[in-house]
Amino acid sequence: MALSKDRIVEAAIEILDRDGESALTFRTLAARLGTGSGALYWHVANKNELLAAGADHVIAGVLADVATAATPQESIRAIALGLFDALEAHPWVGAYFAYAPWTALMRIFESIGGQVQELSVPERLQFDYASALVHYILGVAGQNAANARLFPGEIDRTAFLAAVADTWTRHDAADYPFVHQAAAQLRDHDDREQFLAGIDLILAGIGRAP
Amino acid sequence: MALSKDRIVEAAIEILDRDGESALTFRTLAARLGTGSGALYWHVANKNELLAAGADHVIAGVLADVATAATPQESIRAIALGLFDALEAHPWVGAYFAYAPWTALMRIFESIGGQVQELSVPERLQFDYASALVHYILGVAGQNAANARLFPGEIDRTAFLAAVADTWTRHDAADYPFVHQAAAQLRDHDDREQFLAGIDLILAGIGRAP
DNA sequence: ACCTGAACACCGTTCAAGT
DNA sequence: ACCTGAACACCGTTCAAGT
Repeated sequence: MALSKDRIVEAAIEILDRDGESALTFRTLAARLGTGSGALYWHVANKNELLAAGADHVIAGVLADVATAATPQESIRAIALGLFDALEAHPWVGAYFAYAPWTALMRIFESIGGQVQELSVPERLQFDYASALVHYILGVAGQNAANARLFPGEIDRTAFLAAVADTWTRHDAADYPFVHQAAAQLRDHDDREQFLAGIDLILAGIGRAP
Repeated sequence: MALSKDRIVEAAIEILDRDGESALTFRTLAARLGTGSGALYWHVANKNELLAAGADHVIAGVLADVATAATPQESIRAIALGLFDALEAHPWVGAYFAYAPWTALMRIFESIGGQVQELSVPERLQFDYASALVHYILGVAGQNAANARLFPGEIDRTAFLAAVADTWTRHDAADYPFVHQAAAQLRDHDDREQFLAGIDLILAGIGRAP
């Protein structure tokens, strides 16, 4: 089968998802596609464009799948959760956002911002509100990406949280009282629920704003 | 002068700040310190530890400088602004957080969480609240890092925002109505104020929560 | 204990040469 | 127009050898 940008990007995503970011090189990618590494450059300008296309593909897919709900608030929760799940399944996308987000970032802004417009809030505040939601989502995504890198291949949620909590209690409790208190809750908290609690906090703030 | 981990980390920070992330290699760092690249490995395990120490140094410095204010809310704003300014001056730190945050992340959690404890909110919710604030801060930091990479060396704020706004309006307004509306505001908005508006939104949500 | 600097095993990217 | 694969200019990291 002939090479194409789409085929290359899809193969890259497979490698990134299965073996992690460090496994993606033009050599491994070319080998997987049964071609030479130079051939890829006919379809893709460079590695950054490859990652941008991969991230964009993932994000576009998620946002297309999210169904609009009864209220803007519910829709925002649905979009946020869809992104959370996708970025957890593809942690390299979360890390990518600190590099060169481009179109993927615009898609997220558009999706969230469109729902913010549906809330009855003044137009001049809509950008601030959407920005708060989007940056919060990306912050969580970045941390999930970091965690995925620190404990690669960790599947068992409980073991994973216990490992993170362990690193949080390795320091002196006198120096880090809050972190120690939080570590206890960390062990049996639900990432997804905590993420949603943050979204609700921002939505509550929006609802209350003058 | 003899080599030491501190001297190495400080020299690394200087290179990162002045010439960007791509300029930091063990060869350039060794040359700057007048030594061989292998010598650095006697003091630093690898590049990741070098970046971790650099990020930790920056974050610890900022948090130590932030004065506690009259109210926890004011203190949280001060910490957040301190981090915003520092991460804007050192964008590589913001990008680093999507990699292996370690102690720098704990410092931020402790600093923010300590103030959240001062708010009169139930203990079981404090972790969620601190998490929302920290992730929001890191999300903004990550985007600032990405922007710094996209428009390297850009000093003029107006030109910078105009450049970002241009990329936001390059797509069809029919496909991206919200992004187009936001681009107009983007041109003359204040990053720092918008960042603070997000913090206030979360604080308002916390104040309102049951 | 600490430093040197060459060597190793990689990268992303280019490019003459092929079809 | 598209692909090959060797070559180039780098990396991070290691390690025998020095002091």
